[in-house]
Amino acid sequence: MKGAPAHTHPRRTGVKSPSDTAFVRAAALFRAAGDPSRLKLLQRLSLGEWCVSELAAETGTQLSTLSQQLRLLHSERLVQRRREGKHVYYELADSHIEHLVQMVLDHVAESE
Amino acid sequence: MKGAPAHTHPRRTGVKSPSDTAFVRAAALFRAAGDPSRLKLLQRLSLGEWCVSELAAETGTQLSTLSQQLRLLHSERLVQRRREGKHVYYELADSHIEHLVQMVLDHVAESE
DNA sequence: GTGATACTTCATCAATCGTTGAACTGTTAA
DNA sequence: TTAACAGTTCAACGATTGATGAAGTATCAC
Repeated sequence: MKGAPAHTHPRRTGVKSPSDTAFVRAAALFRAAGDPSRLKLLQRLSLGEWCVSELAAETGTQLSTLSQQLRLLHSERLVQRRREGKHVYYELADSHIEHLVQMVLDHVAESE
Repeated sequence: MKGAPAHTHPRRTGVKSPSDTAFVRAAALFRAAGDPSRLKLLQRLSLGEWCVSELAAETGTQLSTLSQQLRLLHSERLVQRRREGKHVYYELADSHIEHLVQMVLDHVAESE
């Protein structure tokens, strides 16, 4: 029998783990936040609502690039979109996301 | 002046944002968790300590692959390593990581 | 020492990612 | 309608990633 270890270990039983799709979705959420530019965006959006051109001016990023970044964040439901006239305003989807971002930023700050 | 929007917006002042390296590190941490295989690994490690061949047997993953996955998780300080004889045991680095993983898995579970 | 077990590292390769300019859509003002 | 502004989508490109087999290291039993 190949691949199985020669020695034995205690089994961990009675543990209900999340579904396969749950892992895929959660990983996608993590990955969406897993880019410095997008993470900065998330942190900025935790300060309130911003429209795209405003973010472009603040970050020095091209509108096209920004739009792609926001698109990914939106598709993973990290941010919400709202149109008002010619402008589109973005903000974090909910407070869970805000906590998540803050938690990890704090974590890396304290382990410095 | 190119790149600046023609209209104006209220300024958000007096906000101290994290350093650039903080964003890079935090993003690296998110990215490390941002893969289904690695996320499953993290969730499994939240149940306790496992050695590599034990994880290989449980997940049906090659030792080499597993080792690379654990290497990345270790380099981002998500997991701890401990050698005991011929075996190397892995576990989550701290309870922050456990909360982080559980938080996101719960988040995607409730938005189903 | 030798051999066996338990990993890790290395090099490779296909697949995915992030940015970009160009083209396109939507909204408002003239 | 036309023009201008605000943002999105598309195609393409180099860069990064993830899995793999082969080779290497570490520990133990003999």
